[in-house]
Amino acid sequence: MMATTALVWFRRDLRVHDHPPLRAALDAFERVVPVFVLDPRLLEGRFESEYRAAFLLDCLKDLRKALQERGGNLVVVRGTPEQELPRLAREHGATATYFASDVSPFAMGRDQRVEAALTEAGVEPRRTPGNFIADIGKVKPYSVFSPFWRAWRELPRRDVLGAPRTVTVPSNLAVGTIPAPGKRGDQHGGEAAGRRQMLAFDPATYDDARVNMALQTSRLSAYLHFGCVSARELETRSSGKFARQLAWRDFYAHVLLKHPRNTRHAHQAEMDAIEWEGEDEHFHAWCEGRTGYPAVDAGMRQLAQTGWMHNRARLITASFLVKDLHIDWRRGEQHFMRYLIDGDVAQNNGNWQWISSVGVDPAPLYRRFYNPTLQLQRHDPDGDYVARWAPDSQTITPIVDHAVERKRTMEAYGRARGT
DNA sequence: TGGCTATTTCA
DNA sequence: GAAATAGCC
Repeated sequence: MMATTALVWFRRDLRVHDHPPLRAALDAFERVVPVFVLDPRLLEGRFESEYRAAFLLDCLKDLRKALQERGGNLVVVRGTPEQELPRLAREHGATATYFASDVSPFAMGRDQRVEAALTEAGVEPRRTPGNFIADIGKVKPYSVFSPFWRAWRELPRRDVLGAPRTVTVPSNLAVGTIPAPGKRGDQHGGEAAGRRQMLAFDPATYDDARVNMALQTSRLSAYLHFGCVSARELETRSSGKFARQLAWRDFYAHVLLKHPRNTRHAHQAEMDAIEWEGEDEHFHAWCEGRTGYPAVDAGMRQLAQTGWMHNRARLITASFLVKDLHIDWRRGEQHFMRYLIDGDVAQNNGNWQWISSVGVDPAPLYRRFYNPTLQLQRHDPDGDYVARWAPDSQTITPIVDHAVERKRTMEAYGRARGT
């Protein structure tokens, strides 16, 4: 009699430690087929990103190695999951497919189509948690962080699972090749690298790094995005402000799950009426880091050159684009998605809407003005950050005057609100 | 997870 | 006259 077999569909949970779908499949079936579907829509789509694609390919290579060390392997196929997964299931006689649920509209739509195709083929789809700390779909919709946080803290937590000792796969696996990565940012992908980063990180250093742009924060965001590090496992090693930041990650995933239209529209619907009067020339100057504001230029060049930007610089550059250059937050969001290795629709969109004063967790407009000059004094006191990334910025004539543009923004937002 | 400006405080 | 503070947007 043929051994029982299940597919384990990896998406952005590219690890073997604390992996609920893998563990559930191994517990219930004699053999598993770990698979990643390289979907051309992801690599060549609207959010095409060279750095992020390279990081992903690093992750796949490392995951294959980890599975091989346990007697298994990773099947990498090209195509759409709704076609490839039923085909693989038929090929190996698999009767179930396990995967960790996700929140973006793209992922939700894709997973629905995959579930329909699997069911049609007589394969049972089984969703598990895995990408977030708590079950963010279980609570009522929140649009303010603090009450969400209180409820979220009380939610049950799943146990942190160890990596399986052995992974038994069919003997005739056609595993496919992993393309060679193109241009990388300043981080290598993979669970091994992610776990090293996590184990070396001391949350006590986070508060200082957060307020000084010349320092680095945890540098775990990309590993969290691709699931090289489990957010749930990281929670058990966290404390203080860092632990609270992890809650923001669950919050923004929760918000997008409950409000999928936020990827295209302001959460505060009336804020879609803002007339963005900014100039294309200014947008390009912002992208390339030649605005004449050193804090902005340093951040934008760090992003373009490394695929990462310090959190404080993200606030400053984003505020500048929207509140000083009067350019639609969605254009900034898209630019960040193109370069950030940690680019994550839920996080990026949530943060752009926050800084633009159009999203959840509303704060008065005046609380979201960042003066790039003052911010620089405060958050790069020794000038190290600018010296490293944009030493020539001081010689560029500022393309706009912050004080003047601030007033224009107040007026534009006022008109949108009808006040 | 701001900042501007007027005002007060204190060396 | 610099530095802290209050009130406001």
